[in-house]
Amino acid sequence: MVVLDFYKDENVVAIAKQLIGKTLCTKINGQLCKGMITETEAYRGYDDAACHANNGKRTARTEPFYREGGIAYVYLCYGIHCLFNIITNKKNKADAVLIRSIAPLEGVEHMLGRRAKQKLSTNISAGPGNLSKAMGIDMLHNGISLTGPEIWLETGLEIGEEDIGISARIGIDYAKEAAKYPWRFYYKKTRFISK
DNA sequence: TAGGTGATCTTG
DNA sequence: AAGATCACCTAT
Repeated sequence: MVVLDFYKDENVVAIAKQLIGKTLCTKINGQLCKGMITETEAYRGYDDAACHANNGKRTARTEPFYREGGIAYVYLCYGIHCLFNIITNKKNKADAVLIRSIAPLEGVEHMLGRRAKQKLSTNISAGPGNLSKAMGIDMLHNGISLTGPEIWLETGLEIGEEDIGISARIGIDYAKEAAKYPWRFYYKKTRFISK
């Protein structure tokens, strides 16, 4: 079952939490892959120094933030990694959720191939760079709809409150105060989590 | 723990 | 307009 209209909610932090347990699906180059979302982070345009579109910042890179929720925001980090985010909220409200890890469900052979690995290990799809690579997501997918044929979400598992961990976000020390916000969520019962 | 890698944005 | 800055990963 496809999740629709989930992305236009105003509370990006709540969305990031609800995304834990949902199924992320891709069909890229004919290869169908599915994974359960196990780790997310919320980024809020309005008042979050860690968000690329913080404080109304508008550049070529941040354009997707100002579109209606429900599209992909993919960008290159450290010259190597394509990081996959879900744009949320209404048009002109610049929020996003970074998907940091998934647990593979289907199409593991394609993930292994893309990652050039022989056998399944926890880092096949843990960590935002690894996840994107495993699922076949790259810069070409920036801005595409998440209800379309290449990338979409399905309802997946209902995860109980007690099984969701909360922490500060990773790798954003430069954002000072905002670096402390408890906006990272993860599924406690999985090994597929970034380190 | 160090270094690779390149688009983005500029005393982070 | 060049160089600092990264929402990271892998391997020593």
